Amino acid sequence: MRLSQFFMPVLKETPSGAEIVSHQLMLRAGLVRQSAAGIYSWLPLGLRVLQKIEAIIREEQNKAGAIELLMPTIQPAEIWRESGRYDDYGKEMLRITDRHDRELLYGPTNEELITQIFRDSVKSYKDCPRTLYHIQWKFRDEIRPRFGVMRGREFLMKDAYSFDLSKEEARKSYQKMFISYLRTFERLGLKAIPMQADTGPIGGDLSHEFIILADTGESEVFCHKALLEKSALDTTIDFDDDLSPMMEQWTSHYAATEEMHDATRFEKEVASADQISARGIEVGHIFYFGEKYTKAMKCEVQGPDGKLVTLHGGSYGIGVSRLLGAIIEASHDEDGIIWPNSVAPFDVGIINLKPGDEATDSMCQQFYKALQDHGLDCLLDDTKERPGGKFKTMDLIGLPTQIIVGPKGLKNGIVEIKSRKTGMRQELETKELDIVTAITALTNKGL
RNA sequence: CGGGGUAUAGCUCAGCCUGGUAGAGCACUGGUUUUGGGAACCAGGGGUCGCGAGUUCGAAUCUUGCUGCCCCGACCA
Repeated sequence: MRLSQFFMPVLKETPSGAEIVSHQLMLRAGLVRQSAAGIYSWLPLGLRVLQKIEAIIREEQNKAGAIELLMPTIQPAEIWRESGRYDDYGKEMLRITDRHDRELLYGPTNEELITQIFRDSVKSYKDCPRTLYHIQWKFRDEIRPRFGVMRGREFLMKDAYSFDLSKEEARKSYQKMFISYLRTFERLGLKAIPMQADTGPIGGDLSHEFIILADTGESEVFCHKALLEKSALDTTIDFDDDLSPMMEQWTSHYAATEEMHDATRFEKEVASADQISARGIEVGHIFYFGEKYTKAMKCEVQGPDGKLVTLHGGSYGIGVSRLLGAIIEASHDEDGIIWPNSVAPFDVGIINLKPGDEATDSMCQQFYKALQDHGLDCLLDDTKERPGGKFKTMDLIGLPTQIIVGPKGLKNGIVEIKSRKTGMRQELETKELDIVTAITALTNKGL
């Protein structure tokens, strides 16, 4: 993409009203614009990141055996009456009436809808278990939206729902999602720590919040240092295997949000050198809820013995739009955003320091084409902006790698390549035939 | 939903107290000089001062009602 033909309105100054750094940077870098309190338009640069995050989530969900579908944003009130939640949900639910006076609502979540779909279509134990997911916009009419997309009213969420024949089977479905989440967040460049969450009236150990550490996090969290050093990617996982041992590795260390925190246990179980207490942002939440909806909504199948079995359900959410804010909170500096390679809106930014200069233009064009041919997405700054402004803008939008091409360097046969993350610059000789390969390698390593 | 703020150009804000022809910086347009980390100068364009009612010869400014947005709290993916 050539910047001169793109739509990327950046702001030099911090807009008033944006309190936390991720919100400020999202506005300044031209990722989003606010339409109303807690409701945002996604500008091209922001949309690209959103789509990259979605793609990673989708891959990992599919790998774990979940199946994608798409449910609507608008739902009939009827099924919510059936589950008993229509009245319970309160004012957070946006209720709508259509021209025929039929009661509708903008879905805040989809347990009812998926349960209806599943029970109407599945009648035999042979079609279980299944985990279905979709990535769809939700609306919760929060009393007080804030922190930009971190607590918006409209938000994009990946929500998955599992249907199993028994609690023990449901535990397996839960474990698949648990591991899938670890992998997903890690691929997004985040250290997400699973923390035991309150399961409410159902009880048990099958509810976890996935928390990333950030100074501006909404709640206080406590955990063992070892959890920050673990990886779920460096093993080859077969989701059909018994995942219990891996679950065990991840859940044996102390990790709790402030609601679940037990100071005495923390002191006793974790050596003080290993104790981490920090602030955290919740980016995912998974839980098993048993027969809560399936019973109320008669979601049953016939077992091998011909008897009806009420299915066991679980649901698994990732706040997709919130993740942009969370990633920025966890990865930025005073100059702007620092995107992890996996979600950056472009892989490489090429700065043409002097558009109109023949040698510079031609070198930029060569890089642009060659890198694109190597599967790297490029943003070429070919605008007439002054060099200083270009550097600032490129740092602000946080592309992982910058290639700086100007007449001065070219005179000596060099271009400069800079890592956004480390700030490290390195000069490369343009006569090297494999310069693109070199850049590709550097980019993959995150320079 | 309680408490507190705020609303003036695309953005950041001044002007309001003490009523008298709408301002600055940045951004934008044209020009000259610049040109490797947010340049300088010249000339321009851009506003129903959130909306309504009132007071007044006259309201961005005073009074009043409403609305939006923001912050703190309670609530939450």
